[in-house]
Amino acid sequence: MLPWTIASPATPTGFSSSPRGRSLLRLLRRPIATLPLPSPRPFSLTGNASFPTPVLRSSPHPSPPEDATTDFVRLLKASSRSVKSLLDAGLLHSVAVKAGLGQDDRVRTGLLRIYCGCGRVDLAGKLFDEIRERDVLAWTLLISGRARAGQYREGLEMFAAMLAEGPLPNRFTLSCVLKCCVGCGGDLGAGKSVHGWVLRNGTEFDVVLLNSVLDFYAKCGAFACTKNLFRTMNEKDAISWNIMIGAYLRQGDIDGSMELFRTSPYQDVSSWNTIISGQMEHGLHAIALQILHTMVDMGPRFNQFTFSTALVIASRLTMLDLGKQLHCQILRTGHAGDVFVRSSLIDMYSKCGDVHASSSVFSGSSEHTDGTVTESISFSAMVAGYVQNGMSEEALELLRDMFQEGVKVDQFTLTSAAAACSDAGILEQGMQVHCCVVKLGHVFDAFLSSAITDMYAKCGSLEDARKAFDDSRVTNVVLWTSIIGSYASHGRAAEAIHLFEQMSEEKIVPNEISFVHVLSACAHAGLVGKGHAYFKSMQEDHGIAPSVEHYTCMVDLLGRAGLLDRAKDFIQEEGISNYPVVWRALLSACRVHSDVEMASWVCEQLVQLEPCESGHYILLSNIHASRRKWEEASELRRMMHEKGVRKRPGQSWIQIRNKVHTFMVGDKSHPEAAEIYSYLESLIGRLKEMGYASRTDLVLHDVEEEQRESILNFHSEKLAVAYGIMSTPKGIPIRVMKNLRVCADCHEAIKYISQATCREIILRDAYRFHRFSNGKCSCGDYW
DNA sequence: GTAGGGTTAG
Repeated sequence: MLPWTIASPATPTGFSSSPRGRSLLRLLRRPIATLPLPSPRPFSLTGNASFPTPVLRSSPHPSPPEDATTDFVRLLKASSRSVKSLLDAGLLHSVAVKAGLGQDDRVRTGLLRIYCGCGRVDLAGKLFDEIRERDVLAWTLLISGRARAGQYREGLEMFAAMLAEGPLPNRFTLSCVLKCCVGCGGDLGAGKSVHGWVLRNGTEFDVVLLNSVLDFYAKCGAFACTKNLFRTMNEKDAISWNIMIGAYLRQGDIDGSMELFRTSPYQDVSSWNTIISGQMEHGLHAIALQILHTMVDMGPRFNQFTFSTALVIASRLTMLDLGKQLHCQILRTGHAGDVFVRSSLIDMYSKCGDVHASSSVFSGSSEHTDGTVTESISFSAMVAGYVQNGMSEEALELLRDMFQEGVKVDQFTLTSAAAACSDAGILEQGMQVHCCVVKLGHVFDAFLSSAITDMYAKCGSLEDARKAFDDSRVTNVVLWTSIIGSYASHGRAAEAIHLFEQMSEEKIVPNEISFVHVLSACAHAGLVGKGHAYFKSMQEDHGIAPSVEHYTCMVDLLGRAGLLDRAKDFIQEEGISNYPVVWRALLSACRVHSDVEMASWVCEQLVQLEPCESGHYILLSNIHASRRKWEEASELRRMMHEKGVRKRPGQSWIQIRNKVHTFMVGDKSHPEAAEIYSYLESLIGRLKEMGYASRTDLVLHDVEEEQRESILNFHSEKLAVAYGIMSTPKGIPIRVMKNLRVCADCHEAIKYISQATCREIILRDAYRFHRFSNGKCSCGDYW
């Protein structure tokens, strides 16, 4: 528990009140142009720079502005914070044109600022080209817009052009340029050029500017440069010290950072925050929590940064109690209006599994919102919270609200939305999300590309997943892992393995999840030797310790290949017999290889570990039933009944024209139930003529033959497939999702259905995809 | 200068 005794601040804070701060403010107010400025030398930049069209110089003394223009320019500046949609920006633009102000350079600059604020740097760039006399404001606004839009390289190119032919940059220009240097993956050369430029142009006394350079070096990991600059700075403020403390932390030199913290003349709340978030960056949550405690004991009051970070600690350590305490303090200290604090609260409650609390914080936040971009942060935290807690429907509903209310939908929200579509398996909405991604131009976002790739695969369209992967403009291990997993789950083991090899050739280092996929691919393809080799290489070459998921894949690998005894020995040798999931993998293998004895033994282990889990009772009961050992099967059912174990109801769903239709076994609640049942019966009649026989031996229940068959015939997946065929034109592929694993009889029947109706049928079950075409399934009847 | 919301897993 956190002792909430808040000590009075020991050191003066806020630089504006200190004498040093006042001199700083004076310096800040001093226009950069009054400093001695020698003529700038050419700015060296690596890479191909394409320069904008040359600036046309008009008369050196433009006529004084008219009142209407000045007023409109003022209006533009005032609205730049609140105008966040392209529609509003366009409206202002057309008002300007209609009023005959469209040709004025200052109006164009104002509109440029507005377009940048809406994230439409492309349109801002067009306006920039039209401006006749580009002043430092126009250049800086566009460079800043490019930096915010992630177009760092373009920002640097603009800066080079500005030095060559534009006005002299000011402090703000340079800090944007340094952001671009960091964004370009820490372009040290470009950053050093800026530093050189600052020194040559006599602005080295400007502590604010030098802090930007210092921060740049720290963020690029150029520790020696950071230390050097810090040492030579004539004037250092609290920010300089904090950047330096952060630099030590980034180096992993925690002792060094603490030493600096102790010697700093500015031990204010910011230094504490820097120290705490530095620990977080290294994943040292427990230590961060300790420092937080110390801060409560002896440090200054928490500010909004401290609360945000503290909430992240609570969510990483899943400490709901701590989170609630912080929430109380936030309300008491009046920080509830801060958008970051609120989104951290939403996130903390979601990650601790209390979505109810998240959504009440979210609903309460409407009173603080002002319709600006900050609003979208709370929205996107809430959308993510729903997705993390498996509530995809609510997540997508909230996304719809965002569009309706005109809240900015950014790449974060879209990533969560794509994940929601993946979970729900709804291709049409997924495609709509993808359209938004393309329209809003988020093609450089690796998170989003991975989520879209995964979405297509999980919605059954491997082709679109591949296309999204190929079209992605950025790449990383997660994107590769998504596509490898897509092929693996669609039964295309050879391609999955090939992609894994290709990834290594591209020098992308696989992570633990990549290995899960490639091992699972080996298991499904029956490649025992290869699987073993990957398992060994993972540990020896990549230093990844196997997790339960990896062990499960290995048991699956051996079990599926029929090496049941080896699989059993593996479980015992590796000391993983406490994990139910590995036994479940072995039980599945027993079913595939019809080894009743081993299955009974495995089931005993499982029942001990998980007495209330229905899955293994059902699996074993099916094995007995398939052998017509009705007594054993009924004994199992009695055990299930005794222990109050219930089977999770099987559900299948299909999306037709933007509506999801859900079915359960023998379910007649659908409005077209009568038509569906009669169509399915006639279809099964046709299948029987083709040679299909109901696998009545696979039914769980020991009932009369005819009754058993009718239960099988109306399993949820068959109903959904039948409805899909009835309600879509010929030749259109059918995509059905099921919450449990597909039943063996349905699997057999759907193979025949794909042949009888000349349809491709894609069925997603709880673990993988089955792609039926011409009487065959992509899983090779091996799942 | 520092904070927040996002992707891959039998």
